[in-house]
Amino acid sequence: MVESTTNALMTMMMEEEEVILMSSNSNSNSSCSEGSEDDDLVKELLDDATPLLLPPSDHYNSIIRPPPSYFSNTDDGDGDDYDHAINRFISNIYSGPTISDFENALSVINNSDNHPSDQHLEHLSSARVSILERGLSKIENKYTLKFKCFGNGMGDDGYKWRKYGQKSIKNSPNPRSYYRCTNPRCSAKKQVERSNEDPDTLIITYEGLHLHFAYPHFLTGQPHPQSDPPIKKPKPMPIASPENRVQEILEAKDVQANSTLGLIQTTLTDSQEDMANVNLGSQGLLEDMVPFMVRNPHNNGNSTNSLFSSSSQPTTPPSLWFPNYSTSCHTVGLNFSNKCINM
DNA sequence: CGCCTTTGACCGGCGC
DNA sequence: GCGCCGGTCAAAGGCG
Repeated sequence: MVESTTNALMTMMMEEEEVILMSSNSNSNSSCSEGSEDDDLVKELLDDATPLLLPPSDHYNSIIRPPPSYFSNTDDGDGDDYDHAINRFISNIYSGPTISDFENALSVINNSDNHPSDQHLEHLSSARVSILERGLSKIENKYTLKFKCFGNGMGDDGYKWRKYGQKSIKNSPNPRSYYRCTNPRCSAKKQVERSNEDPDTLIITYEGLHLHFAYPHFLTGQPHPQSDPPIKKPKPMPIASPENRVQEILEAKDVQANSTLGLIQTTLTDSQEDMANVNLGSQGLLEDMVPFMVRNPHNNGNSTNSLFSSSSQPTTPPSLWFPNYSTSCHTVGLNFSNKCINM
């Protein structure tokens, strides 16, 4: 059962990255034309099997107030309950703005009981248009974000990146910069360039996942000095700078994130040994967490350790903990700064 | 001194 | 095979 659950877990993680936001054959900015293929993509996006896309009410209830008996039946071999709990755990980990972005579409699924109808298709179309209007697209395994960013605003997304290359682009006066996540165990990359057509438009392409900000906080309730990723805290920013505005927005999102992690807390075990084992050599990557979570599905239900006490607030905006597309969604939804607007 | 950015070189894929 | 192009590498220099 554990193995199958592990597989399911990993499958879901892969599915998470397979969320299709736009046809790879479509122009990422302007193509909102209707088509059966696009509809299929949106349907896939809205598939209940995708961990992002639980019904909103269920999703938010579980974030805000996880049931006390959330894992109470997992020790007696009730595989369905356990799988369900794991699925919900993942769905909450991978919550993020996409839920609110897709609320309308989700309500369609609920109301239509998964039977396609004209109304259903109409809602699907409007949901897709909403997504595209936010400048978010996916091409192959890369998620591209376009947004207006006037002046010198660079759209810092909160992660620490190391620039490893820059190339001039043919027929474009603007070079493309290549960045890699500074965490050595993280494969996340991004490319940043300015639109050839509109110099005020910044195009950021995210590739790969980085999950290393959240998981160190799973394990001990306190940031682990040796397991923290080698990410520096953001430098103090000048008052009224665009970045300060971003920070204010992101801090506001902490409230939701702490609620989310309240649920995560309920999924943790009291096995200190396992925690220590996971911490050893771990930088909190998801790959480190999965075996840990699978081995410890039960919850003692009376844990008092807060994952994010006032002294253990993550130094990275919660909205940026999770996969790149979430980052994109948050970025799009929140605006980078006063100088940056959605497209 | 260590970290980071810059920038030209190098490599592999692809089309002709 | 050749050239183009995108992506990556790595040496050199800048900066705190």
